[in-house]
Amino acid sequence: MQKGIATDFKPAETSSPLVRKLGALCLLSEEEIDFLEGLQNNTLKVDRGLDFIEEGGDLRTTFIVIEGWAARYCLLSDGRRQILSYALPGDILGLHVNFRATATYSASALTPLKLAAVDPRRIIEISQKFPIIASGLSWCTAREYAILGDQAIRLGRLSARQRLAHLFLELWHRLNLLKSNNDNWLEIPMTQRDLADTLGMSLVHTNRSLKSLRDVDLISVTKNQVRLNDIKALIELSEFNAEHLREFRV
Amino acid sequence: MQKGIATDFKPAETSSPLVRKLGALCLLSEEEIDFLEGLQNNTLKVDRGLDFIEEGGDLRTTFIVIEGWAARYCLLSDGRRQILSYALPGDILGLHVNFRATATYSASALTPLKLAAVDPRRIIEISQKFPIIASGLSWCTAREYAILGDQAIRLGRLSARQRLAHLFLELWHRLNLLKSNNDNWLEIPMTQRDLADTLGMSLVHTNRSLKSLRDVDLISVTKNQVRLNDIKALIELSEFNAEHLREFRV
DNA sequence: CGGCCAATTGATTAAACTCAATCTGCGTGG
DNA sequence: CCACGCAGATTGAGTTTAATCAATTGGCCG
Repeated sequence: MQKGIATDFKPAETSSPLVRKLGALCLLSEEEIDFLEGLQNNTLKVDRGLDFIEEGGDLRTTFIVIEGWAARYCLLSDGRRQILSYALPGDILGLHVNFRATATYSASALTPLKLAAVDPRRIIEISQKFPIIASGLSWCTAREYAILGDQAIRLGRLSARQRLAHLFLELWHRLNLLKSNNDNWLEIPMTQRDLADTLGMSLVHTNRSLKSLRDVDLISVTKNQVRLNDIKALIELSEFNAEHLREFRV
Repeated sequence: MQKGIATDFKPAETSSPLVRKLGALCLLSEEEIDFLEGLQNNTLKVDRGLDFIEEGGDLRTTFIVIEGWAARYCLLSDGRRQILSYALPGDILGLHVNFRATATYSASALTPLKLAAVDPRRIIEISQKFPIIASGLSWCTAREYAILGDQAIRLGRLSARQRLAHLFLELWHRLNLLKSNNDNWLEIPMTQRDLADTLGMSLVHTNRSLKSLRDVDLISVTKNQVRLNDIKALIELSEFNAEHLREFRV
């Protein structure tokens, strides 16, 4: 297979989210795309609300999210919950499972979920046979790490309103990597309870902080949708740094 | 070189911290040890207080900490600072620099620092030639990720006293992987200002929370040293989960 | 219609922040 | 040798933010 110009191999809209995500970062050959699609043949469904990874449990499978949203979280003994991050279509859970068989977090389905279960040995195969994909996965790892760092900044140093704005901006940017029509609407499946557990706040305070963002017209909220009315102002308010999510610099 | 039994290749006390850290997890051959030591030939010193990585700046070097402590942090526009994590001897900064040339955080020396500067291309070489080391580095990545997750739990869901206890336990466990005499003393170079910026609290509140831990005799504090007087009680208080830091399960 | 989950609002309490001093140990220049 | 300056630690007082407790409301589904 000859190497073509970029547009030749631009992943189609019908490609899997993982291929779209990696394809937005680097030029994938048809062979690479085929391999990535093949990785995701073994799919399973998870009902909304169900856990598919449990903290402390054995984890011997790598999961790729194909459809829906998942949340990585930890529970404390008194029932408090901290959501660490969200996994969106194209995100990978347990990429390093070869080297850490016990899960350090739980993961549950925020929506009905379609996952690909991947034998982690195939991840090792990637680094041997598909260096470009391996680079892409390394980038994913670095990106996940930066996202978790942003989560720490939110929790440690931002006010309640800033946390909400910052999180919405993160999710908006991440989703824009997957779909092309990026208007200012953000479809989020989380309840206010979920948002509270993500942002380290109480449910009541989350509700009030959302209201205060609505009151100054920075966001509009309808059933499971948030409209970011003024991206620039939200970025300024929350000190959001889109660089953390950006693609390869090369 | 013939393969020996485990003790044959147990890294000496004089080995580099990285070798000691990886050696505590898996059996390294002499060749692997030599390679890892060779990686760290190009060293540099950083004075206490100086930055050696700057957020937004170009990052084209991987750093291995040989001596001293560093802090990864981000600054907000109004001067607030969030320390994301600490890098201890044996820790690696910028492991994924091949795929992300712009730093998403700054790093500064908490103590006089001795670093090894590694050409990131040598990291790629590892995955081709030294699969065991590559596994070890993958484990490091997964561990750093779990550590950052713990940081998010501290910031999001723990009280001030819990945060302090939890952080001390983490650092104590991490240091114990490096040195064999693990008494209950913890040498930390951070000021209360640093602790506050790590734990998302004000300086004053950090001071008072430390005092309250001293008052109930859970810790003792002297100049740059913390004694964990009752590890079990501290673990219970702070809901610390040592599993997150544990070695390979294999 | 009843039940349930999520969202909203009010009132009170508790945790943590800010501002402002003071204190302490340490090194340095006179 | 001592006064001075400085960084880090400590304490007090008042304010703000966010948590908690307690209802109430709104939609949706069986």
